[in-house]
Amino acid sequence: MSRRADLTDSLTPAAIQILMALADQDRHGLGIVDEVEARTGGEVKLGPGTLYGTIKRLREVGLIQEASRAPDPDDDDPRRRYYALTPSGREDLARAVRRMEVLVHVARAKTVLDSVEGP
Amino acid sequence: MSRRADLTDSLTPAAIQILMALADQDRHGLGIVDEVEARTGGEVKLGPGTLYGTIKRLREVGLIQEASRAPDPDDDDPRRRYYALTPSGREDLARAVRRMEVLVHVARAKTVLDSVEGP
DNA sequence: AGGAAAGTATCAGATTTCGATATATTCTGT
DNA sequence: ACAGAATATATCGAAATCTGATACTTTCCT
Repeated sequence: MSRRADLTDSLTPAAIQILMALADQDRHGLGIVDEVEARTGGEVKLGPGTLYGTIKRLREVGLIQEASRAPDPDDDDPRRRYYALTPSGREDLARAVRRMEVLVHVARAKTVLDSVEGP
Repeated sequence: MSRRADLTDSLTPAAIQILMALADQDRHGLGIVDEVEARTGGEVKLGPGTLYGTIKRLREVGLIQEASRAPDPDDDDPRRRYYALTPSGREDLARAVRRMEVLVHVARAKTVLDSVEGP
């Protein structure tokens, strides 16, 4: 994405959440917010600033693209702008997820998840 | 930590890396950098600004604390300042790791990890 | 019709990341 | 013992990111 090459190999926390929301289906802005909130049990909430700012950046670097509007004809709203993952977006997300996977394994090896009661 | 309650429940990417480095043993600044770099296969490198800035913040909020110097008597260096996880630090790290764990599971359910060759 | 809700977007402020720079101490080889 | 290299901590400003408030328009609902 730019300068965060060292810490997260380009994907910021907000970017990861948005790409995750688009991984299984195209969504519009507020649809992304809803998916993130539902998936994280309300722990992660994207405000409008983070949402549209990040969408803009993700489009500029080609990780997402505007999708040819195609939801159910039932519920539709011409104001909505739908977004879809590009192949690059899917690859970068996969890399980020793999890195998290490794971190979780290491954390378990270091007994980080033991001796501490759940959330 | 402060304001990132929405996106990462307080732990920034740098904070997570540093807490992870301290999870199995006390380390000094550059020792943390080395552990992070080794653990991530060189993918994550903490620069001095991120390192000491984050250490300072983590101490201020009580997630780490300066440790009573106690490494091998062989290799020692009075310039070093060792840090240790506090119980709060271990709890917060565990929460962050559990969140990542969930995200990885969901990513797999969404077949993010399939159909994309490895790094 | 008319108010409420949904949707997108921008802005400024605060936070975080990052590399360059600084400074001092310790280590290493001769 | 000495000098240069390496180690170690720390700060600074710039750039990037996150966040909530605000604004505006369009669509939905009674």
